[in-house]
Amino acid sequence: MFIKNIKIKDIKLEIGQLVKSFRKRDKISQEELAEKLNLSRITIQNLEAGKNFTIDTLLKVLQHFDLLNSLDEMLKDKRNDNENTESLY
Amino acid sequence: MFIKNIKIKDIKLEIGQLVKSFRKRDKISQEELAEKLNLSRITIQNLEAGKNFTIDTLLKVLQHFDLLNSLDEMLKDKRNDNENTESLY
DNA sequence: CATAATTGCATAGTATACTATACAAATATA
DNA sequence: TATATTTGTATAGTATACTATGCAATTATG
Repeated sequence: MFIKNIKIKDIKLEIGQLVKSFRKRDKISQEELAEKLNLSRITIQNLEAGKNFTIDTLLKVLQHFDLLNSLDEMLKDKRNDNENTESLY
Repeated sequence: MFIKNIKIKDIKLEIGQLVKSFRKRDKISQEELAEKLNLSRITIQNLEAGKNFTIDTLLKVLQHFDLLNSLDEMLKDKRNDNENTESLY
């Protein structure tokens, strides 16, 4: 119905909040999470704060919280949608 | 049921294929997409090839293909799931 | 087939993500 | 409250994402 005009900055902040939420659930510090993923605490800090970061950093974190499967499904669904609706006219 | 052991590299390749799929749908070249998003062709090339890239690059591309809303919803759903199931025990 | 457009890749320079360290501010814990 | 832990932020160095350019390989088009 309505198309929300979501900004890139909003998504980065949302990613940051999601990561923070899962980290708090597991009761681990930024430092602990960073160590597990072989990243620096600053990188986790920046990700949670909505700064720019690399896809490798994001995927490491998502993998740690078992969020890679649903992301993969979403990607495949989107591609499938696209490749099965383009020549209907 | 079964937990697929998806690798980070697989997700990056899947992202690349998704972007390529939408770009082909719109019949534009890597160069054209890059220009629209104020990126270089090499950056689009690397993204489609499954190399490492930044979240800003990814989100610019997803925004162009109107995929930001569903990503945002997924993120919010995941956070909501997490924050409403942690103290049930 | 001929030729134009697109794509993949390599090199080199620039911008910035990542790291290490330090310290103050904020939170948690005794 | 006092102390310990965690978090936010700043600085400086390193690694790498991004860019520009060029060229060969591939794909689309006349």
